[in-house]
Amino acid sequence: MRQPRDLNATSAAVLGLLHRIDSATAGELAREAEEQISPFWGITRSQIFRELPVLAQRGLVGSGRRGARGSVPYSLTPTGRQAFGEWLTGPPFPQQPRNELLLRVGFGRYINGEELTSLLDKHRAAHAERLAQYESALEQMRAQGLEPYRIVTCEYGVRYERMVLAWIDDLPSLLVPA
Amino acid sequence: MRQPRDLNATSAAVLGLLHRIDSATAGELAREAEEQISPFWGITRSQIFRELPVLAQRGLVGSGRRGARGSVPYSLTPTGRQAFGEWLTGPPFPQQPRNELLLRVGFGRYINGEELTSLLDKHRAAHAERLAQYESALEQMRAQGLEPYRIVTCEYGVRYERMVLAWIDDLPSLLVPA
DNA sequence: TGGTACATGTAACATGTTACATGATTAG
DNA sequence: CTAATCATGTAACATGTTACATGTACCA
Repeated sequence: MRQPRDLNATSAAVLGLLHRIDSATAGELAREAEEQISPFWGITRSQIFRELPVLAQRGLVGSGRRGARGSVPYSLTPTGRQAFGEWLTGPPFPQQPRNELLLRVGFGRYINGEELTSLLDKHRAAHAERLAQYESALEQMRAQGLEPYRIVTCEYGVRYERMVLAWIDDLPSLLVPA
Repeated sequence: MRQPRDLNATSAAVLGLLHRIDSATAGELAREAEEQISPFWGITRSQIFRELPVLAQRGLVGSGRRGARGSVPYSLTPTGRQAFGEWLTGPPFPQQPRNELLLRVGFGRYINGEELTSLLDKHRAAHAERLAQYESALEQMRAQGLEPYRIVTCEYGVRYERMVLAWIDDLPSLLVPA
């Protein structure tokens, strides 16, 4: 019997997904998560399967009776709704930075110019591809008149990828001390 | 006896830190990590303590005899140096995105305007503070003529924080559909 | 010399990832 | 009807975080 520690972001995300759905099974939530929040908060199916019973224990979600294929439907309780609201408006949680590109570039002194160029090219290509995805998604979302809160996260993605690309492109000149 | 699976970024970072030091204990490496790479790749002391024996098992580092306070010094082996080089020039590893600000904003429909404003204010303040830190660090590094690879990661930080601040500032207008 | 602060190292826990076992659905 | 495929759920593992036990140095 676990007690009302604070929510972590992953649990909160699950509650948030349940917000717009009356009742959903783990599998359905996993699909929702993939579609709606995977670009900025990755969650695996396994996490959702593990987390839901815990949230139920804490009274944040209620579980219904097993349905097709033994899947259990969960729904948000008033307590869960409140906990989600508190998380949403709560203080920013300082998260550990994890940027593999910077980690590598920071060790740039240990490779030669060609290797560095090749490294940057590969990362540049990955970022360029993601930028293209964000841009086309953004266009689609706007055309469909999707809700603005979804659109602005996509806009963030576009700006982020552009920033990274510009930084990569500027690196040669930034690396030669004036 | 564990076999030569690929390096993950955290192990690679440890090897990278050993690159410029002949031999170091876990504690010393932790201090180095904090100073050199914590802004873009957080590692805890505990991880380093746990990882070093594993790396030794795999032959990537060698361990010396226990010194003061029972601390063990480790040094990079030729194998370790090679593994690090391969990681450094290897393919970009797709990492799970984790952006709590976007996660919250994506759920923005569930809070009212005031709460959203307050939420954004708090995050804005945190980012503004980090921007200031990056800017002053950058100035210092340039003045000291620090190695360019360190400087450009700091430059990235400045650009990143500016991008986020601009996005936050643009949100009000982005959120009202034209 | 007592005790406070600090450093090393460990262990317990929380979270994230991968691989698998099982049963249902569907294509041929 | 049988095979392949797919979805649910579990379990093992990898990684990251927090709290603690122990010993050492420093200082009053």
